Amino acid sequence: MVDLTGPNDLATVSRELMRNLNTRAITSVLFNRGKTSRAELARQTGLTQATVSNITAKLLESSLVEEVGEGQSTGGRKPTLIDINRNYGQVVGVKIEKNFVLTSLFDLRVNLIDRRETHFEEVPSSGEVIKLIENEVTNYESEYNVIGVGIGASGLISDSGEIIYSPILNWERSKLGKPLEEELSVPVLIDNDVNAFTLAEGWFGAGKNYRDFLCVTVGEGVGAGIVINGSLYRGSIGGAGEIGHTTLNPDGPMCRCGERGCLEALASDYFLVNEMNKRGFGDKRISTLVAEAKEGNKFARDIFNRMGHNLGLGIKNLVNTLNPEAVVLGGERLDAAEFFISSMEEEILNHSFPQEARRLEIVTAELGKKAWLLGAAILPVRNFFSLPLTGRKGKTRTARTGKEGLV
Amino acid sequence: MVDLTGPNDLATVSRELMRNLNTRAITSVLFNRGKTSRAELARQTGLTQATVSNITAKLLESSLVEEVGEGQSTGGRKPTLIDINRNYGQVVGVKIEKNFVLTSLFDLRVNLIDRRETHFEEVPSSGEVIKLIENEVTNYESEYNVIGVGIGASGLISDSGEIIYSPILNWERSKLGKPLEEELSVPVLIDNDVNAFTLAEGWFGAGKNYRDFLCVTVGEGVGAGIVINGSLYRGSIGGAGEIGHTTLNPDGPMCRCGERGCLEALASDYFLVNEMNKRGFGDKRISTLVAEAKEGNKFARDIFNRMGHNLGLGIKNLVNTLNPEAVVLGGERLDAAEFFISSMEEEILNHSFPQEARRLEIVTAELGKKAWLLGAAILPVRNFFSLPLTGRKGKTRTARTGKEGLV
DNA sequence: TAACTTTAGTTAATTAATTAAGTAAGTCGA
DNA sequence: TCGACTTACTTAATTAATTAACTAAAGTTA
Repeated sequence: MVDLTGPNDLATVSRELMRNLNTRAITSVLFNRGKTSRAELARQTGLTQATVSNITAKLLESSLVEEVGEGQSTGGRKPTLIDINRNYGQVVGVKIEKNFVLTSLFDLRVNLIDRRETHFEEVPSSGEVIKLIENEVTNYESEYNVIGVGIGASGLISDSGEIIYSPILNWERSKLGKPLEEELSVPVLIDNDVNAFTLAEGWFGAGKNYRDFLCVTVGEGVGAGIVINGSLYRGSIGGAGEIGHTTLNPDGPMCRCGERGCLEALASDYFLVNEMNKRGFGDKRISTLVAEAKEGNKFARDIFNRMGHNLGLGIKNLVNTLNPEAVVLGGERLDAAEFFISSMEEEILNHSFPQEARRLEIVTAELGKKAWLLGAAILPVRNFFSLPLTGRKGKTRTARTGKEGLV
Repeated sequence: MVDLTGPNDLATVSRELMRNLNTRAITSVLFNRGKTSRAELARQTGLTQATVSNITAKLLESSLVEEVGEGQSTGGRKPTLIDINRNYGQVVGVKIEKNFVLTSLFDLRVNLIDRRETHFEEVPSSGEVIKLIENEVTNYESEYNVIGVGIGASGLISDSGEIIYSPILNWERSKLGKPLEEELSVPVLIDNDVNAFTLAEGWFGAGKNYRDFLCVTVGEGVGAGIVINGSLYRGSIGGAGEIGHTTLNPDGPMCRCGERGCLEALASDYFLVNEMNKRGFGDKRISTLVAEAKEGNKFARDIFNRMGHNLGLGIKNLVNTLNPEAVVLGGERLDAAEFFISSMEEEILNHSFPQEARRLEIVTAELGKKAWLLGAAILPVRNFFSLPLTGRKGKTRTARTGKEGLV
């Protein structure tokens, strides 16, 4: 329900928008449930059977959905089952990293079709990355009907797909979306990588049953994706969830950002490496620390334990501020979760309001590494299903231009 | 636009809902602008003139709006002006405090009509407060058409209007909404007092131009109201914005909650009193400290300065997490704002991401004390305007039961 | 096996949006 | 002062939702 919070809320609805929203509700249910009868669609969406018949007729005509046989009778006429035509079109998902770029192809149900990796000796310029993505997409287009591209990258990313600033990539004010969109003629959607990760866990993973949850990733840095009322919240300039440099302790250790006691200085790979230095570990690779902890090394265990404590303190602050239903913990360092999750949980649950904590669920991400690419691919899929039907053409696996998804 | 963030989003729209939403859009514009022509309403809402004529006809019939003369011609036919009939009904706003209860009557435009105060020797029970509100509302009903009651109180308040826990009032699991609603037969809406304050500033005060803003109140405690996409965010159990006990410094001073270094222990009246103790102030009233600061007392100024620094640190964490467009600073301690706002601002702006800070506006609340009651009164007004037209009867200033607003 | 019940899906009449074309009532320039 | 233009508002036809009544095709029971 739309919430008239301020008198500035002017959501008006036209016949056309009504039709689009109802069409989307139907494709949503099909997306979630797979094969479904018209009658069941009516029950699931709350629309009338007549309306469902009407809308599905149009969808069948466009070939975005298809009839896929009959279901079992439950005491009456057999239902005709309908499903999304997953081969109607494909999307490209991209993850940009410091030293490599992952490109991949997914179908409309977000199943992986193909995956490629390109390594770079040094951090590539945005121009190089644009060129690479262009080539990969054009390549896919010779065989598939690419209806959109989704890109995940670290840093602040504006609504219009401009990378405002990315400390890891060392890019500033780099336009990625517009040039790619102009060249490729399909929608190109860019978002922060942690947001993409959160989207993937929210659609298919540990977050799928929550309307309000936080997804905290721990690895080289610490980030958070914020889901409020089932929607990813991006903030006024896409900076929501940038919790890495929130202050946990003004007297704490120096962070690479120049401040003291940032969450990232207290709970990330940066923290782990610093601690390994302090404790005189010879080998400074994280994998070694994880291995040592697994073998029972007290110092290693203690480091993770303290990281969990710090992370818990940071998450506790988030929980008290946002009061989510759940916290999903993800990121590369989940490989050592067993060594820091209990001290983390203790800190969160003991030090947040008991009433809030009682309802708070703390779970680990379910999709692993692939969530990053999956989330990037979800961006154009989501975009596609929220477009009006006009402009979608019924050509399956044949189109070359990929322009069908554009309105 | 509705954002299809997850495939679970099933917002369907019926003819009826379409009509309700469009009606709301029109009453919204009237609410904001006052006297407006049908043509201007069409421009403002994006609806067609035909639709606006249609809807306003129904609204005029119900007497919720009225024709109020003609406007100036701008080169064509004179517009017939329409406005909300502010005397269609009235709402009661209530603020519950430790030692007193404020009750008030507002018209539909949320203009104050009447205000009363009832003092208690000691903290009243919820039963006593229910009785009091019941009497006041019944009293108003003899003269006015009360269409709803809004209540603001501190603590965690569930969606259903139950006070889950209120440390200041020492109430736990107290039902206020349901018994009152049954007795009075008008909608009774309860929310956290900081949320009500935020609503008031968002509708009429310093927040009215922002879609994403935080409203931080400083007084006996520290609280925050979170507005995201123009909607107040309450969290999964109404606990969003409870920032008073987020940890700023694990090695900081003890807080009354038993933890160390909470924001409340570092930036509230509690902090000020503790500091006055430390510095050996004889008189421990806050008003004295403010007076001393005004007279240039170095110690007093220093205390406020440090409070501003701490508060800034806490707000900086919020800003990095939520990336709002603006922070609205309010609460009782705004009377000493001049002594802590600069150190607060410095901390926020210097230590949040430069890009975010550049777009961040820090402003002070505009409505002062009256925002608490005003916000409480907005709750039923908002509720009333989001109801469908059915059930609203055209009797103005005559009804006795107040049931007209219910569907 | 015929009659009844249940479930699936379609058709007809009403409502409320749209666009498009109309009427109403003013200003303005020659 | 008369016609041309503007602006405000209404009316008519189309679209897409609703409800209600229908047909279709199964299962269930007497």
